[in-house]
Amino acid sequence: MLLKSTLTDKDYEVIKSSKCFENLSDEEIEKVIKCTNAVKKPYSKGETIMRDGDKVLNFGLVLSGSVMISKDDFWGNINILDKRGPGRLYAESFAFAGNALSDVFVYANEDTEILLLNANSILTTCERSCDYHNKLIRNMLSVVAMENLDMNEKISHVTQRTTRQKLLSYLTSVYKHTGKCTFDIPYNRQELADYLSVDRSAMSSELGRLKREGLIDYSKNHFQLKKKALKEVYI
Amino acid sequence: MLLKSTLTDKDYEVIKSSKCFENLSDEEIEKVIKCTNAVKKPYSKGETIMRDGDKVLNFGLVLSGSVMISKDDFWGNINILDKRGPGRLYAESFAFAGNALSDVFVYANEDTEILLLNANSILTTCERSCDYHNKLIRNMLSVVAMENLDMNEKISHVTQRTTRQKLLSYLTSVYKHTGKCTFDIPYNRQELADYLSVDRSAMSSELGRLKREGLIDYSKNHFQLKKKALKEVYI
DNA sequence: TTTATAATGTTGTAAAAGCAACAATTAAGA
DNA sequence: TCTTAATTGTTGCTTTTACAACATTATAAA
Repeated sequence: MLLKSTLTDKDYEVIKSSKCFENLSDEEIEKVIKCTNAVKKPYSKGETIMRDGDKVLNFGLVLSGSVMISKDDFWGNINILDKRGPGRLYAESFAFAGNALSDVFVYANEDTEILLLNANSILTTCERSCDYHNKLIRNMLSVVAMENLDMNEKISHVTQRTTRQKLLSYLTSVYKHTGKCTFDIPYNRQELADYLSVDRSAMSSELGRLKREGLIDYSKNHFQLKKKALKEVYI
Repeated sequence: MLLKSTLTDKDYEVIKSSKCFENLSDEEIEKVIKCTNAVKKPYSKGETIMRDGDKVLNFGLVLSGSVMISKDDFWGNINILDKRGPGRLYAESFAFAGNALSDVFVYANEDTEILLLNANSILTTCERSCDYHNKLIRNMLSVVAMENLDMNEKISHVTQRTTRQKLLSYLTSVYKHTGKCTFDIPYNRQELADYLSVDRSAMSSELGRLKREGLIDYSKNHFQLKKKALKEVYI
């Protein structure tokens, strides 16, 4: 376990950019890391960070790399909930729900560094009664609320009845967020299928069909949403 | 608009029982309602409480009755996210995410009374610098985090590939929460179909099949989950 | 009690999904 | 560069769904 002293300048930049630490001064951030005994932890590609069933007391902030949050079911289906890169958190909902057990897997999607934070240390005002606690908790409330809206959005994709509609719903939401008709998505085909909870090969054919019909264009992870597609989802 | 003075004893009981106001004394609760200008509002059955696209500054606590939170898509499908009864909140994630627009509908499922609370008033310490603010915000963090876990659970139902699996996933989760093999569910058939994002009639046949195969039994909203069903989902 | 209305169940058909096996393409390593 | 592995695309078959139309059963109102 590495102490805060090993945090690099780049780490601090990521931390500062995180919504979690918004409006906190550099000194306050220093204090948080010291008072809560936050530690940096490296994970290599594919390594499990959190297991289904784990008791969750800590949550993590991604410093570099990215993590996948996935929910696997009885029948062996992999359901990707989200992919989170630098500045994003994971497990924060479990940590702040109080005594919750994880019902997801979290694993390193590539070589990844995590800043591990303890939820309780943040919730309980330390002896020095640091003022930043209140700011931090307000930030956490906002972050957890936003995660909730993200999950809401994911639900609107997976509840679509056909693979075609799921794809269009997802691509349209990326378009809305980026404001651009061409964009890269963070998933490869298998991951996208697991994210939308559909069969990869069926999704692949549907993508081909959408391309032939002139609704979208793509190559690898780069997609273009054409006017015809926006018409089909009544934007 | 009715002021706090019109809150009945029963209302106060509901408020006290809500996770939102946990660990707050009666006086503190009084203060919250006074300081934040919380108001009680009645809605009649079927009335819309919040619309898709609304800017959300307030959130609600259900005092009596119940509300449906629903997300309707381009193709006319109704997707019920949740049904919330006395003591539960709605729109809290939008309100605390900061400047969020609603992407859901909320409507009164029956004659319903709501306590409308202002998120900003809770977030900003009032001139009297009431101590309860901090308790309240911690509670809100916990409540929003728990809603998030609930949504996670809903996702695990709707991402199942077949109607049969969706039903078993849902019924099993009710079983896990209640700890009992027989229980009432809060939805009628159409609502359950909208909750699981499947066709009502197809779901109805699947329910019949599950009953004939001896996995479940039911009549109206009362369900029994038999051993054979638990085996099928590998509990 | 009778009648109207809502809720639930049933069935047939067309469309779509899941699955498996394999082909083609791309990326990675020797 | 060549070879191997991973990713992506394609196709046929079987299962399941969505949809529509209608039957049956409950519920509420007159």
